Amino acid sequence: MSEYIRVAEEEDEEPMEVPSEEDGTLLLSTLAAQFPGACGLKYRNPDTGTMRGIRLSDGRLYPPDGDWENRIYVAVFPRSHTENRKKGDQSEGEQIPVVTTIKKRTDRQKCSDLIVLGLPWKSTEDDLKKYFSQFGELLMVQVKKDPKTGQSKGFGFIRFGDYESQIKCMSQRHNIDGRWCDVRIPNSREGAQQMMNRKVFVGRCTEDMTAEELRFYFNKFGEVVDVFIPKPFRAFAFVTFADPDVAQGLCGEDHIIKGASVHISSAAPKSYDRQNDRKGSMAQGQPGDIHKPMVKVPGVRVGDALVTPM
DNA sequence: GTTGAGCGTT
Repeated sequence: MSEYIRVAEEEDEEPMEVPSEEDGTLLLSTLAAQFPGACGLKYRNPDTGTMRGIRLSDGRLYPPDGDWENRIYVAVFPRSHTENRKKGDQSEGEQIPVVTTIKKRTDRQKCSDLIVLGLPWKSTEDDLKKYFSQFGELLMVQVKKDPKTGQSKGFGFIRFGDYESQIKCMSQRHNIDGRWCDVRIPNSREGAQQMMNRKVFVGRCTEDMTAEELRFYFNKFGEVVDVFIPKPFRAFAFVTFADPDVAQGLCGEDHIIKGASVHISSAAPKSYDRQNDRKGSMAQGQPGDIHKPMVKVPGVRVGDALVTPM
């Protein structure tokens, strides 16, 4: 029968549900419609900890042992495809735009609270702690209860100390005291994350940069949906893209706009750790620095900066 | 003392 199968682009990413066919197989074309370039599917076998490939025949992907179960699958891409997604591939004459930069590891490897849905009414925080400890160190366990009666609401929250545990835990369903429970990323955080991921902080802006000019410049990398420049002038701006990957890819880079070197970083609120978007050397300017004069050469890298004329 | 998709008193 037809069902929805959860597939993620990479193991540590949010899955997307793709529909299977009536006979239970998943069409490669269906997969590729959501994951362009995908050539297969794999999943992590909880028993061995290794990735397991899914059988592909005549354009159809077959459920392992006849059942997709509730696993999260990972799309597989051809080698060349993944290589092109990596940065700095300039071996082939033409310049690959910086947009292809994939550098998601930084803020996606941080643990987040996870919601546990479908708990038995009788399950306590101790029960959860015992059960989920098998995946790794737990930093927090909560069962949400009615404050008056103390009765469980049937869901709770957990947090792991390390990201691998979180991934392992989220990649399967859980049977707790005879009930099937789901562990997911809470909606609240998902939404916040989505918004944050789409927005970048552009530091060292100069006063002569207009919102229109920034929009025009950044549109080269992907659809810009918003540009915010605080008034009065504060030497920074926020640029929001339609595609979070575009925003992520630009983070940590320096770009030359109207002759000035601006620094792009994640649009995290102040006091948020913003050191992991710095690349390699510390030889980068800070907001307030004098802008080093740079030669404008179309589409060429000067040091760590991409120099592009407007 | 009942329930079964959802989203967190601080």
